Amino acid sequence: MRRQMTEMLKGTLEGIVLGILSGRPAYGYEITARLREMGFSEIAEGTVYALLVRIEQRGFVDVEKHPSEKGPPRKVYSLNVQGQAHLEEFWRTWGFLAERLEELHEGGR
Amino acid sequence: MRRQMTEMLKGTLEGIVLGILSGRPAYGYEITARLREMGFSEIAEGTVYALLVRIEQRGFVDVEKHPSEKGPPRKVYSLNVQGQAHLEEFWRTWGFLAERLEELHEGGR
DNA sequence: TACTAGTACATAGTAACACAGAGTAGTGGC
DNA sequence: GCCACTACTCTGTGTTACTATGTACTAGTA
Repeated sequence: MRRQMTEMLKGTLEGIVLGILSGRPAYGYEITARLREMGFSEIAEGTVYALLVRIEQRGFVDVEKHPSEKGPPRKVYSLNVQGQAHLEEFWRTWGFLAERLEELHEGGR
Repeated sequence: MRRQMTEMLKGTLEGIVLGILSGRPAYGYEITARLREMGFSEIAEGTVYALLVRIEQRGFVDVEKHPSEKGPPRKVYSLNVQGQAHLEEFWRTWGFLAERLEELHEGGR
């Protein structure tokens, strides 16, 4: 992946995944697929799993195991109340940053 | 600084500083001050100087030393052609990310 | 049986970057 | 002499996404 995007994803990827989960519960493989659909074609699978472990440990999601027709059981993640709060905080932080960058970009032209 | 913002700044702070320099040349202390004016009140001084060293080493800026009326000489950084190109690339990357996040945020409500 | 592909999760090691904190230097005012 | 302000430098730390690799289960197919 391009270095610039890699760095920019630090801090935002977590929010993106929480955002995906806010719609409805999902499991790792599914989340990876959705990210690819969204255009983040180069996000490594391992990255997503590591992130899911992290947000689980921080208590932002609840986890349930569901058997899969094909392959090993799925770990289905759903956003809980703390996760919802964290996501809202994420949107606020993102909003602030996006505003500043918008201003800067406007001014630079 | 809040952890969330710290992580989000990774990768974007470089673009912000290049954006500031695209307006006109500036020195480290001045850039720090401008960032604070913009609302990034908690960005550490050391962070800005380290970033400036990095973009100098990557050849995005030209540097000139100017004596100061108060304090040690200033290192004035100005964006060169490569820096300009890198900044444009930054805006493209940022634009992509911002669009995706916008969609996600809209969809989540 | 052996293989391939697709699904699904996990982890060890690495690089990049913002931070905290401390330090060095110069000027001017009290 | 001491403090405040200006201006830059450096060392060590934590977080995060990446690469690379591995495990495990199913279905198809030759």
